[in-house]
Amino acid sequence: MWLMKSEPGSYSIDDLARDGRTHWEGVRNYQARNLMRDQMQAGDAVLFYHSNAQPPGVAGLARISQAAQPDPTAQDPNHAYYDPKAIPQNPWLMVELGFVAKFPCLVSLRELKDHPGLTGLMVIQRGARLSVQPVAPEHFRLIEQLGLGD
DNA sequence: GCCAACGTTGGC
DNA sequence: GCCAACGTTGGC
Repeated sequence: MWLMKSEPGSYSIDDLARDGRTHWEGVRNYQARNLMRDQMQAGDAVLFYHSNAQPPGVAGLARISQAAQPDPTAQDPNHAYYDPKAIPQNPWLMVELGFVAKFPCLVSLRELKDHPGLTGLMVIQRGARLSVQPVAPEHFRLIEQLGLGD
């Protein structure tokens, strides 16, 4: 189970709801890429997190609809995500993300930090910049309940 | 291989 | 807008 960050100004949970599914292009961090390559599987559940938002927090649920495959934008000189140093033998990767649900009420970063049941959750650690993060199943279930208002 | 400089992320 | 944290780059 995962948490994936997006700035709602560039791609929000509403955009994903509209599109149904989307290629998660532009990941240019090796740790994040290796997680996608080595551990992420089609069908995995995802918390969709809004970063650089007011307030930041988990905005909804998604699912990995397609496992990691090479990210063509890294090879495209006309694309904003172009990486001139990218080599085909060691490509950047992308997954496909499918919409599951938008939370009726966003679970803010403040709530995540204050909740006693979420100790150790990566996104609430200082300086946790990784855009793709593993989430423990019990943390996932808890955040899901908070977001769905159960 | 070290490490200072620099760029990016992202909360506040 | 500020700035701490972190990753990357490049000189040596």
